[in-house]
Amino acid sequence: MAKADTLNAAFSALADPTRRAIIARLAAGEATVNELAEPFDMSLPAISKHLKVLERAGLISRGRNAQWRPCRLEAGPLKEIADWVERYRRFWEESFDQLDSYLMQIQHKEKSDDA
Amino acid sequence: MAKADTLNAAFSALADPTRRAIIARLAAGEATVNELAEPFDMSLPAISKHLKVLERAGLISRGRNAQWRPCRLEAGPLKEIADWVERYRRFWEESFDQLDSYLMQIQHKEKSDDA
DNA sequence: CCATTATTTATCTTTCTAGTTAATTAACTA
DNA sequence: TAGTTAATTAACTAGAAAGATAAATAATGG
Repeated sequence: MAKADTLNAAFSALADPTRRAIIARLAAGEATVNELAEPFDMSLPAISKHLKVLERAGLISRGRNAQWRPCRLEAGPLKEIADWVERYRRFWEESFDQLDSYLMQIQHKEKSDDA
Repeated sequence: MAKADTLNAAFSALADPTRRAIIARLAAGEATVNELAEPFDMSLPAISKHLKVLERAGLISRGRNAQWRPCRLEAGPLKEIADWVERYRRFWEESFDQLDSYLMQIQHKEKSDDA
């Protein structure tokens, strides 16, 4: 199943705090490898490996601009994760009020999907 | 930071499709180890290990009923993940209308922390 | 007490991961 | 062309993860 592979790779990539920090940085805009490496007390090859993991998970893409390889965030797998985790929303919204408003929200969404 | 540890463990636990399937099963209600193991072509100790990983990540808890140890879903870490990924919603909702309503939505929300 | 059922722990193997330093490739610049 | 900057690849190590089988623990029922 292709979606399972996407989730495997995405969850696995995001299990590392360095990689989550890189994602957070890229949310502010493109960045080069050196720029991304700057905040970390870690060698450049280590960062390069982290970027490769993120790229294989589809979470980033890389361009080419002279000798720089700017990285940019790709959110497809993030949406997969959001969709996956959304199924369990009712388990953390245990208050009946909140569950109620959640159910109303769903009904509203279904209506707007029809439209 | 405690929240980062929670995310590390939760993302890591969910990177495995067997463990995600166990979570999905537990969404339908409590289950024993043997019940959880049944769909998998895998030894019981292997399942027991997966459950330990999920438990250490706070994704399940275990009771005791005679010789059975019923597992139940605990959604706290799932909420952490949902909150984390939600920050990136604008990257997969590229429509300007949706982005606009997203921005209006977050104006009502709190300040956030780090990655 | 003994047997049965449910589950875990111990031990071992194989594979994967994250990091290191050193060497290499790629593109610009003087 | 030589030198500099950006980034990757190669080779290695230490530790974690996922699986197996066999043995141990826990609780129940005759």
